[in-house]
Amino acid sequence: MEFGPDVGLEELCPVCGDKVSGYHYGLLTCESCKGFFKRTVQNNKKYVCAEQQECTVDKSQRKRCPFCRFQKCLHVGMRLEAVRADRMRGGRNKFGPMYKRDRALKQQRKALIRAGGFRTERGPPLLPSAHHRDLTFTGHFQPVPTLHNTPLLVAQNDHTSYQPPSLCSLLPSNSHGTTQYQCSPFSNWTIKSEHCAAGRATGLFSPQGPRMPQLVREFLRCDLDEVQLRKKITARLLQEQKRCEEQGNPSTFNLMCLMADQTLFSIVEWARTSIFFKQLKVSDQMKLLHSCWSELLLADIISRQVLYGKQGSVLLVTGHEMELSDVASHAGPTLASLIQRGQELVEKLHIQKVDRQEFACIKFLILFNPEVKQLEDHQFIESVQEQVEGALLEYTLDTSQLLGHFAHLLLCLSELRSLSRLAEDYLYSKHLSSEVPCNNLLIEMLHAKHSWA
DNA sequence: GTAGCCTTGACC
DNA sequence: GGTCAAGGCTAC
Repeated sequence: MEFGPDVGLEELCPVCGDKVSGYHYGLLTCESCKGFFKRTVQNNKKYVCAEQQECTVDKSQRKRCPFCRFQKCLHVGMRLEAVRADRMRGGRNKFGPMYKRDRALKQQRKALIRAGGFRTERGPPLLPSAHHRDLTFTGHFQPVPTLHNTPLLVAQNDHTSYQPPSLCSLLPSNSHGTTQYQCSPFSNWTIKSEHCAAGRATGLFSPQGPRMPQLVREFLRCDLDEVQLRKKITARLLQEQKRCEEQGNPSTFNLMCLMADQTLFSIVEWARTSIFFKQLKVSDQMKLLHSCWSELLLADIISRQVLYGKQGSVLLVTGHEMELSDVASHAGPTLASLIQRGQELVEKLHIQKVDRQEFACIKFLILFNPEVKQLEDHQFIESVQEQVEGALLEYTLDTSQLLGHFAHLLLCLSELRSLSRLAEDYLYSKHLSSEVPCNNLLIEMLHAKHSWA
């Protein structure tokens, strides 16, 4: 693959939006931000913000507040250590391999965009890639044991009384925003993510196991623990079943809604404690979650089927299996069609041998959607998405050696998004006909989205 | 202080 | 020898 000398130069400076002149201190920036960063670090400048440390930094206003400009430089990932203490001119620094790798990734992304498979809802399918991978992840996760033919609600757990919290109360009010850039782990991760190629030689990759970008490792570390999730949700369902028995048996549909609701709680908890997301302001966290909750929920269900499910059955979050034919026979035409499309997607992902690492990346791609309107920290969210795409691309290239696999994942993500919209519409119609239990997170999310539309 | 252009020098 | 990311210079 050829890498033209101008790869990335058409991009905009992540600090001020001006034209990029090259890689400077860790990433592509414009000439003025390069100079500003150099002067600040070399001369050990200390700035003070006259406002609330939230000043706009763009091409026309970048001179107004050097404090916020410098904070933004650090926030987007400019590296203090790239400024030479000895002021030696010329030569190359340790970031050389990182820049090279970043160029390669950008070039690959451009190739995929040209091929029509990247960030598109309707792009033509790329070449399918059957591949075989044997990845051994040595993390804490244990596969879900099959619980076929066991009673639905069997777990014993503490039965604290249930109060449905709102999304707002689930997110911390002290989550910091743009003022706490310094020492943020973000810049650290920027380097680690981009530094993967060099990292293999410098110890960023674990000596055992597959070559896995550090960012993908972190996504796995943040990921929901399936066993804990199963215990938690089973306990909650048991509690609900007891409550409902006093008022008559709950319908299967109601139990499914409750299951989805509880999974949603866990998804919010996962997001809240995840890398990058916890750095966002609560307002942005809410906007992102309101926008993508159904996609995350569906991704959770689909990934469970692909990773642990059996053909012809549906594996529930509680660990129980339901015969697909049984489910379909009890569903109306809309739900049956949704299940059918869901199964087709599961099949596609199964053929592609999509693994936990890739699902973990997909969830972050879903969460960090820069197309969500009125985001306060749009640039950060966009940069996170780029990093996730880069890490996923790198991982898929390392494990499958096929560019088509990455494109396939993105196509499956498009299908998942489209499916989740249909599922939301279905759920909303059921809600309007009072068939969905009220006063839960599921309904709050449904209302939030429909109030925008 | 800013920012555009110039010089330098390790790496390919 | 070309490239390009460092630091330097200087008009504004």
